[in-house]
Amino acid sequence: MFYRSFAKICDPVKKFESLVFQRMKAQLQHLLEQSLSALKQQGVLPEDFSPRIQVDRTKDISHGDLATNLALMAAKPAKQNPRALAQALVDNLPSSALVEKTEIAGPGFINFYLNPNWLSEQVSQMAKSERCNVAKAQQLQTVVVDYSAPNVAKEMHVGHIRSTIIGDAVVRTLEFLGHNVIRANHIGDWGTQFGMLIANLEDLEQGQGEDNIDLADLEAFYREAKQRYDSDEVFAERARNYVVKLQGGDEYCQKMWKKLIDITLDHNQAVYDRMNVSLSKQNVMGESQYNAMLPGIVEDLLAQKLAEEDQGAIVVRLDEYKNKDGDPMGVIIRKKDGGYLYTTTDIACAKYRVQELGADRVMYFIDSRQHQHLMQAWTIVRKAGYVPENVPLEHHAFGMMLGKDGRPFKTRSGGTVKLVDLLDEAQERASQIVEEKSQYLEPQERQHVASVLAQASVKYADLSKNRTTDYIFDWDNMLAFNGNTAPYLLYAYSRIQSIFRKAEIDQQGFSAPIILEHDAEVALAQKLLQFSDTVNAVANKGMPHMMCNYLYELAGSFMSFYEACPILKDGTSEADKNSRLQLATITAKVIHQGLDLLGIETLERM
RNA sequence: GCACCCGUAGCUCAGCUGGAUAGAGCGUCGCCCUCCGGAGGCGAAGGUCACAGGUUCGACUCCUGUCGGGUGCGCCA
Repeated sequence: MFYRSFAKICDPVKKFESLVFQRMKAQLQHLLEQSLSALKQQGVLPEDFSPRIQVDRTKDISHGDLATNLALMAAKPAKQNPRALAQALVDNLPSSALVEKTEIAGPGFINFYLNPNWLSEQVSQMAKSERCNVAKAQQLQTVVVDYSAPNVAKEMHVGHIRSTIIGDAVVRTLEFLGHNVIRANHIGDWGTQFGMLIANLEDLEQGQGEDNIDLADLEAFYREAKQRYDSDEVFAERARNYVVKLQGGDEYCQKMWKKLIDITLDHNQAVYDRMNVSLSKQNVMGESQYNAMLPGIVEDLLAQKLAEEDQGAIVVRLDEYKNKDGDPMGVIIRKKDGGYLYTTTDIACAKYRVQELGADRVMYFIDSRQHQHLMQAWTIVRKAGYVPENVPLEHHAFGMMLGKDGRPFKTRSGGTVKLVDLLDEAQERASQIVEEKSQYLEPQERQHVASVLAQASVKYADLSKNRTTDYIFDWDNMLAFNGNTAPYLLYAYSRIQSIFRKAEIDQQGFSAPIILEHDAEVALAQKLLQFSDTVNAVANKGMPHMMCNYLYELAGSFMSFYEACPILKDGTSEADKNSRLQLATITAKVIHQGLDLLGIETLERM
């Protein structure tokens, strides 16, 4: 069945040329390790002392560029004063091109000052690198990412936006690092509501003719079916009948059901395309896909004595969760009428992803209300041995979308806000801004700018927040040109493009030695080198807001640099001009790459 | 009743694996226009990190309790 098309397991990821970039933290860690083992040989430290060596960026330049607390951690096992130990660590540190000098500060921190020559070399490499110095992951994994998950016969609404956008950004980031990513769109395509939907579709077809069905407004269709189900007993009876027949595999009902799915997927795809979300119909893995697995799972859980019968239903008792009497909570996996529940589906789903798709890691981008439910399902999954302990099942939760007034985000009449309406409004607001501020652009380009701006603003507003609780949706905030917003980043990017236009230099192929003299130049160079760490952090934690924060800081560093270090002004030496153009072009490249990983386009002019 | 999530500046949010003086933007108040796109930059004011204990050389971060908010909890998904 087409809609069940399992994601094909991709070809084994090609052996890539591993880009060997000296990462500053890793290199320092290595140096410290050597110093540590020297001290062990000298008997200063016990042999079995092997801490995780921590190297951090400092917050204040007076503390150097990087620092370690290693001496503080080692003080106790060494039975030594931390500062004295810090000195011993420094004395045994091999010399390196990376470090210009070290300092011992405070209670026993070791501060490292980076060699500016080393810095400029690294940044120069970045200019040549296709990947902005981001190496592919050393251990390539198959990662299943569950996101978006709208319902059949309903239109996508604001409740789906966060899962869709954040999930898509994480997917792009993982793929950039070389992982084999399987997008899983777990659409709600099963359940008792299909009886009334089929019945309603049937009536609609009889009225309009089978081929003339126009379900432009899925919401209205769903509401109508529900309303008839609640008020018309004859209709309700027919609906209940269809549920049974559908579950029994009745051909006619299956056909009608597929029709509903098909119509919905077309709606959804239009929204995904409009939002530049990388999902396609091939990524649909709906709930119904797991139906065939459910009987076997229940039997297996019974056989394993994890499940038992209780009042006709099959129940798994979990000591980890208590019910209101303080007894182990029973999770029903099969109703007394023989029907299955979504917990059973989610058990099957996790099992399938690991056993059939070969996942090394599974990430779920689902709202926080599902948390407890997922934990229960996964507890059972672990106990039954369907997913080994070394394969993480991760729930990346988020809260509800609230309006500026702190109340649930609704239409004026109190209805759910459809995603298309939200995008339309974004488009309108962005157009207004562009009409006002970009009059020098041709109308056609203005329209393009407005649509990129709209899409970017909506997506970025979501991506830049890390709340697991409810969050506030505010048009004015997300469309502002100040602060951590898409417009600010797009502006910074387009401004760099304009420097090159003005200088009449092609960025492609431009190359010049980098000179780091001014504080602002050094700060910008250091910020550029943090890109690789940021990409990895987003992938490891599934948190795209870390990329947003980074890009915002980068743009800020660039703006400060641009203010302090003239590029095309008279009085700037040729060498400085070229060096600064080089820094500008790398900055643009990183912003472009970073936004691309977030699923956001850039603008050459705005 | 039980469970999960959360509580950081007036507002919206950061704060990475426990590190040095808790950071941005908006708003408020200043400064910088013979300016490379002012859609910008620089600065000031604004904090009992909900509260109370504990662990630690060191806690916004970890543990316990209290208060406050959100959400969920046997036959819907």
